[in-house]
Amino acid sequence: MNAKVSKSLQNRLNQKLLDKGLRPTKQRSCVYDVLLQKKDHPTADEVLIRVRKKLPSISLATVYNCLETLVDCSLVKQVNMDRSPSRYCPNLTPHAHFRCSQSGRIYDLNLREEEINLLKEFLPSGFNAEHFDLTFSGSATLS
Amino acid sequence: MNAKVSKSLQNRLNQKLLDKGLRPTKQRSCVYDVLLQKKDHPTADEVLIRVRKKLPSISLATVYNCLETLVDCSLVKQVNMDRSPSRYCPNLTPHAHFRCSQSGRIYDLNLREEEINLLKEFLPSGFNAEHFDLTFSGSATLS
DNA sequence: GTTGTAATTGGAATTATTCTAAATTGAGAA
DNA sequence: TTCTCAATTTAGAATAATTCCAATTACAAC
Ligand SMILES: [Mn+2]
Ligand SMILES: [Mn+2]
Ligand SMILES: [Zn+2]
Ligand SMILES: [Zn+2]
Repeated sequence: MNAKVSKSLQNRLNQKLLDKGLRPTKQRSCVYDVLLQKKDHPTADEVLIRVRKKLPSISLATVYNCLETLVDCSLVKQVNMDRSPSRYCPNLTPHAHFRCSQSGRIYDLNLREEEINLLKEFLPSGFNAEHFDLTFSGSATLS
Repeated sequence: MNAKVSKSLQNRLNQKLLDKGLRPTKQRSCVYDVLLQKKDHPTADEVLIRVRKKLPSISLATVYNCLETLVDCSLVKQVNMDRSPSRYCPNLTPHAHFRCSQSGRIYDLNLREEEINLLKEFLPSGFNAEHFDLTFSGSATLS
């Protein structure tokens, strides 16, 4: 993520916050930036550690608040796998996740519209899906 | 679930327990029976309430223990959605889930082998999936 | 500068689940 | 039949992620 892209996404954040009557704060900006810098689906604890390099006195409660705000603004997705701590992902395109059991790493699997339509065909009539959640787990070699 | 089917599945439970050197207890049998009687994906709390009709003095810890044992024996699947309490499902065939946002009800969507193969085609080379988790949410009319 | 509201903060509370240590159970040995 | 003893159950404490709360801080508008 280079500075230019990051900058324009920060502008998007400020716009969304404005739309909702929320204030653009350095905490919110920094949390968002951390998610954009390294898209490895960090947990709140991991976000805290990274943000503190810029804002040493930020609290965990604020990190949770900021993450919730970013999710409410539809800038970040909350990713839950089994019962492990929530992770956060700034990839807004429809995608599935793959978790490598060996390394614990989580990969985005971007889905084409064609594939999403296939998924929706799994639904019998009478079922209208607004969201879906698709997670694979296994072993990833290379990448 | 009629008595005959339930009986044969109980035999399956006893066999699996035996295979693992575990004891068939009335608590395990009753927890399993509760899951077979009403396949509505109850939480541990809900299982506790139902089991207590037969075994009034069973504890929540035991319900958790029994559920874990059943999962370890591959007789029950643990179903996690977002960050809500785990639910338990005795449907062993590969299936997805649909959660109705209105009612909170959870439906099994059984998948044909053909559909599962489609899912696996979502994976780029280098990714080998052992498991997948597919959950839809939206509104279900009828059913 | 004062005011007013939103945001941040540290710590307490909540909640699902797991852990611990003591009591109970029950299948097999004596 | 009684004894033995490991597995199981149990109540309650502990844990861990997250949310809540009340007090402080920040800062834009007046
Ligand atoms: Mn976390
Ligand atoms: Mn529960
Ligand atoms: Zn992602
Ligand atoms: Zn199910």
